[in-house]
Amino acid sequence: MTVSRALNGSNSVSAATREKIMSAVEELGYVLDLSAGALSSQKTGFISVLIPSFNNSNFSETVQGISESLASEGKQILVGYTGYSQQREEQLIDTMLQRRPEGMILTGGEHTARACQTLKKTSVPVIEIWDMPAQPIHHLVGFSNAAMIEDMVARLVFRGYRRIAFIGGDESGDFRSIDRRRGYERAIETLGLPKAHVVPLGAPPISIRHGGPAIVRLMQEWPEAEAVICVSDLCAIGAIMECHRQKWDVPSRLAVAGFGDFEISRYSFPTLTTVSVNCTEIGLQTGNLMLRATGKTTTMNSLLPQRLVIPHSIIEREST
Amino acid sequence: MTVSRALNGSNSVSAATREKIMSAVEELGYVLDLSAGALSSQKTGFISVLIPSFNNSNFSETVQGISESLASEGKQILVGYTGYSQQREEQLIDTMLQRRPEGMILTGGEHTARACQTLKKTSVPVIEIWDMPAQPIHHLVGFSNAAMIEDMVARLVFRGYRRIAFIGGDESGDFRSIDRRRGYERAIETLGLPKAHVVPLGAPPISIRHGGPAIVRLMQEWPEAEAVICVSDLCAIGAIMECHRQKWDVPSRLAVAGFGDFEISRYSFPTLTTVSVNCTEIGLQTGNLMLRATGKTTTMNSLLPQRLVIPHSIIEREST
DNA sequence: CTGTTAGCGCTTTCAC
DNA sequence: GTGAAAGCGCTAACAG
Repeated sequence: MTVSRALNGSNSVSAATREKIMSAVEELGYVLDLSAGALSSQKTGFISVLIPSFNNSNFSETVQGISESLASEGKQILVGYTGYSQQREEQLIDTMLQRRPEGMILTGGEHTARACQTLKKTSVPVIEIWDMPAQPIHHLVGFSNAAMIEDMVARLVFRGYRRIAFIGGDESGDFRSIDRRRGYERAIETLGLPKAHVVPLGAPPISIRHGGPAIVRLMQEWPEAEAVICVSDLCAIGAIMECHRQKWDVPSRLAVAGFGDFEISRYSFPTLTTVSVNCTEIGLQTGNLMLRATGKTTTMNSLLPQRLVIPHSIIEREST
Repeated sequence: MTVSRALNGSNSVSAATREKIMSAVEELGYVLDLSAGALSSQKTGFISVLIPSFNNSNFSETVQGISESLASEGKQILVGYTGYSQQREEQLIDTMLQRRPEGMILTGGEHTARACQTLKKTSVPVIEIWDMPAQPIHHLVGFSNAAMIEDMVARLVFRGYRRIAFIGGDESGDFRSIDRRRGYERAIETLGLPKAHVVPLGAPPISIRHGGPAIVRLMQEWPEAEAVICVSDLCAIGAIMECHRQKWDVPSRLAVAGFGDFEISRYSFPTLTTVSVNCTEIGLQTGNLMLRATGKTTTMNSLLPQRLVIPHSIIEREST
């Protein structure tokens, strides 16, 4: 028991004893077993994080942010990637729960019915991030994808563009894309613009390779387009590269805007106008909220459902 | 005991009993506790993975590969990022070991002396990936960064370039960069080229933003340069963007090559010549090796140190 | 095919 | 400031 106290930094161990313990630890190469500790104390120190994919700098930055803020209290992250599939998410939730995480962080607000049920039955706090579902399971840290695109349309209109198209947002799986597309359509209507024109993309993950073909198709279908908003920066960069190739000047022939403020958007030529979402910030905030949610609240009084909205901003650069 | 067997898929449970158990599980919302199981069976099902950063698609693809191949045996990954710091790596190793992972995967072959000691004392198999240290701790899955750059120089020479520069490789921390730079210098000498010219970059992570300034500096210092190899694709893309801006045609004024075959390199304009390293493959191979290393080998006969070399290839595109 | 016993390595709780 | 007792939830080993 004294060893346990010494190793866990409790101060009710005399300096002399602590010294003796530490030198024995050193000599024996003793390493504390947290699994056993978890079993006994009923605290695993794990927080589960589910993201659609590692290969998206937005999500990996978010994870890095979460990881950083949790590390301060010695919590470990258990990451899983769903591959944008709700089925896989459901399955992962079950697996994760077997590790007895103290909290669960999910990307997005759309889950299978069974997953929702499982999560509600569980006593661990759940935080959904990135989206803004109307009825979150518990806590929420995110932003409205629709509102952000609306802002972007408004900004383009303010700059004098009228014929504005949108690339992205198919009807399968990626609810973030669909939400963004809805924002676009709503804005076109609200602002009284002549016409909405959407070039849909296939299933996620959306990437650079999708941009080129999409912009070519747009120019065939609606040659009068003056500006286009892409569902993600990667797609926008692909589009711009194709414009170089086709010798369509950006922005004079066609203005291009993206979403996500990926690093490349600051260094591309032309630099890319985009919606900045500050992923590290979302991660840090989520981590901090999780610490509050899992902290020692008086048994009855668990943290009331929180709804944090992370501010976004439109960043105008050379491409518009 | 019968419940345990039923839930772990052992087949020595009658169909009737299993049925009864499953319906009780469903009704009670019972979830197996793997922590307790781990304590009892001395198998945690964890594999630790340490990478320098999540925000590098090479590393995240590798992790995804590892994760996939381990999932087939129900192993969970415990990821930590070192931020390119050996100190942090040492500390992370200690933390990870407290979770009793069945194996440990490290990125790179350079560690603090204490970390090496700790790892050698541990009985868990260690796999170092990405680099080719002369004296690996245990197993190795990687490629020689130096050899790959040598190949690239040779290819450029074969295409008729003679005055070839290199961007990257400072002396602090990122041993992969340094290794690549050495490969460059060796190749220049071996192939009898007129001169080696290196534009060093600062500490990692190296990214798109470093490319522009570096290429400008190169053109000031050595205007006769015909081609340049960048330490990473991101840096090369940054350089190409700056060339657009400066109206230096790529490749006729200056050919540019990268390293890593990031997705953007296939869709940039011009598309980028690069060294392809197949990160998913390295991940899958590493995962499989780990399964063999942790598998039930006859007690005495643990797996002999393996040294897997993942083949690389030079991919020539428009930029050279 | 099913069940009993013991114990994994720690922490909680209580006693001194 | 230190220690004894008990038990966290599971599985290994053995018995029937």
